[in-house]
Amino acid sequence: MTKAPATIEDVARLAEVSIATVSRAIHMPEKVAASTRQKVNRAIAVTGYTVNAMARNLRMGRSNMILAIAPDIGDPNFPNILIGMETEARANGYGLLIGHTQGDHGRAIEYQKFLNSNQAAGMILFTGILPVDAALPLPRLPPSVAVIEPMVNGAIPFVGVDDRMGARRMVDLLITQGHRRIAFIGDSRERQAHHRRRIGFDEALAVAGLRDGQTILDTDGTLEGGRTAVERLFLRDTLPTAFMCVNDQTAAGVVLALTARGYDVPRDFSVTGFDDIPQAGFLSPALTTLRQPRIAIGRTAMAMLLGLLDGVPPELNETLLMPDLIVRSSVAPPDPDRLPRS
Amino acid sequence: MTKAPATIEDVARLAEVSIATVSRAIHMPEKVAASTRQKVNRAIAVTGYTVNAMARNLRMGRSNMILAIAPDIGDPNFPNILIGMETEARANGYGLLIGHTQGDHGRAIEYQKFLNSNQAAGMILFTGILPVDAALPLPRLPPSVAVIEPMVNGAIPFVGVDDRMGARRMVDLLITQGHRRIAFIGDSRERQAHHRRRIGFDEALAVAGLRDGQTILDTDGTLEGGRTAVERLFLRDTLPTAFMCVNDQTAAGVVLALTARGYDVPRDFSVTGFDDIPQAGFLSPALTTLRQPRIAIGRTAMAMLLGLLDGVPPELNETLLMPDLIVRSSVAPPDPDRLPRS
DNA sequence: CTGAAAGCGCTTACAG
DNA sequence: CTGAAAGCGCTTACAG
Repeated sequence: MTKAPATIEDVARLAEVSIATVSRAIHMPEKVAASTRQKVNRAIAVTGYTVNAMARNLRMGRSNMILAIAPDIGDPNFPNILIGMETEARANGYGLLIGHTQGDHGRAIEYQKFLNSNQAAGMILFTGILPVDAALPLPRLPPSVAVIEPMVNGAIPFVGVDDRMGARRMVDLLITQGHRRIAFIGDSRERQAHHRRRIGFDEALAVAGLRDGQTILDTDGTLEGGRTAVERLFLRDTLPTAFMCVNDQTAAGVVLALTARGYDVPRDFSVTGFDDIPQAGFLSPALTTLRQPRIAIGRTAMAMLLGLLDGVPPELNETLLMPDLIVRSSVAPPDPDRLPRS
Repeated sequence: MTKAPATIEDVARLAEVSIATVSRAIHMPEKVAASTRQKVNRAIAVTGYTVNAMARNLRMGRSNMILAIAPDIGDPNFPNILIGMETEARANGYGLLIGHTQGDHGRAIEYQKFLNSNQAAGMILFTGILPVDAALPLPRLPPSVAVIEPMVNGAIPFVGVDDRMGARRMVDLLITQGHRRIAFIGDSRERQAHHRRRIGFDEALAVAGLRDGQTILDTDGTLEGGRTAVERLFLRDTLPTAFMCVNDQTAAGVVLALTARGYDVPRDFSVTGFDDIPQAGFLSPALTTLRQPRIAIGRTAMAMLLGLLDGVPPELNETLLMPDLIVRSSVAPPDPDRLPRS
């Protein structure tokens, strides 16, 4: 059923020119006589010819595909970042392919080989870790940029959200509302980005002179994690009046657990998230959160990679985009009776 | 920075054999003397050689990558289906790449060219539509299988959930609970799968002799769509006692709209979904729904495609997997006063 | 068991 | 403006 696709040879024969001329007519039309160009175009039309990218890349030692390596395509931040990347890539004649690793390092290395074969010109890593096989003696890295998670094992340019400053803005909001005891749900040694949010949290409290007695809970960033964090917290005697969560999923879990215990958010507790995932506005109460500029992150990262491909070194090693504070109804001033007396 | 990768030539020189022998040592080791094999392996280790897949594919006229073309990677059904596919692909020495079209037909055609260049051996389509450029005279199709959405413009094997039977089981549940007026929210001419759910709905009601006076609302399958559907419905005089939604997102929207109007689910209205997306169990009330066997769908589809690649024709043109009925708390018997008197 | 050679489909100096 | 030829990195009959 699958008839062999037309080759440049077929086109040349039909147009009665050499294959060199066909190649030129396609890629440098101005170097070919108008009449010849016409003959070639006609031949291309009747044969349905498309260049064999495999052969072209082999010959040119370069491809026009970019590979994005993602550990979890279920991440709600992922789709829009990807769309930003695609937009930028397409505008420059590149295509985008996604490799899914499920957090498996070995799988990432497989994709690396794909790159090494010139099947893609560069890569964008969502993983926070370089897919380098320790067994390989020469880990020559193709042009790469990191997104969402900065690299832990190597220095490649990073584009992401300003987690630290975002967190500070959120704490400031909570303090302005009158909160004095704020729990941070979701520190993580696994995820750099989460840890940075935690740093911002600390800084903002330090500035406000509220450093003491704050609660920090480690959590994996899932809804379930937020839920169990609340359970752990309720074992203590002093409760916070606000929960600042490392992301929206965690916040959703916290709200759920609080509601299940009969509390009302935001009357009894304020809860905030980070990311502004699509569902954030639909939770009840609608979640106050920080919106990641996802499309911009995608575009910026891709633009940087494309620059790298052209030999343009990135200006910054770390490009941090500011998130927008989205105030919705999950935050309110605390009950005065529950504030510490000063 | 990027030193040229080692080639088969480098390995041959170092091992003091011909490139033919190196190739054999790698791909048909039993045809090479043990001592030679050792020399080659050592040379491979010191050079860090990996085959250039580009050259290999060009020469062999076949690649070991499969391309999945998806219109929307944000679809909550997507991740697990993909995981199923990857599992099956890897077990057979294939890798999986994802192409994202954002519903753009032109983009799908780009990916098709990728296939035509032997950069991938086959494709899996999530789009419900064949990426065929009408301008191309010879739409030679690479081995392909469709998933989630059956094809509208061509016949390729399809693997999906049994939407029709699933819907029937759901209606039966509702009827058993005592419901007599059930609204179907989410028929669609755009999405085959949704329309099939609607057909199942009709059939189940016909069997129960409840065909008359049922409400059908068209909707796009989004949360927002579910929401507005409820608003439209409340303009009518006769309300249903149960809402059977075409998917979980729609159901979430319906619940939200109902709650916003001061109703309680399931006391005042029962609501059901379809898919069992990850959040379904966390909604309040937890959603009664049909669970798509996502991993199995992915594995089955990939196995079929791999079979196609080996020249094994699929047994069935349509493989339908049964969804599991997941009963949670969004369904209850209706208020007797609101039942039609018979 | 091993090597020399052809060829996959292309691009691009090099001549003319 | 156009063509003949080399070569990208591989695999695989074909000889030996």
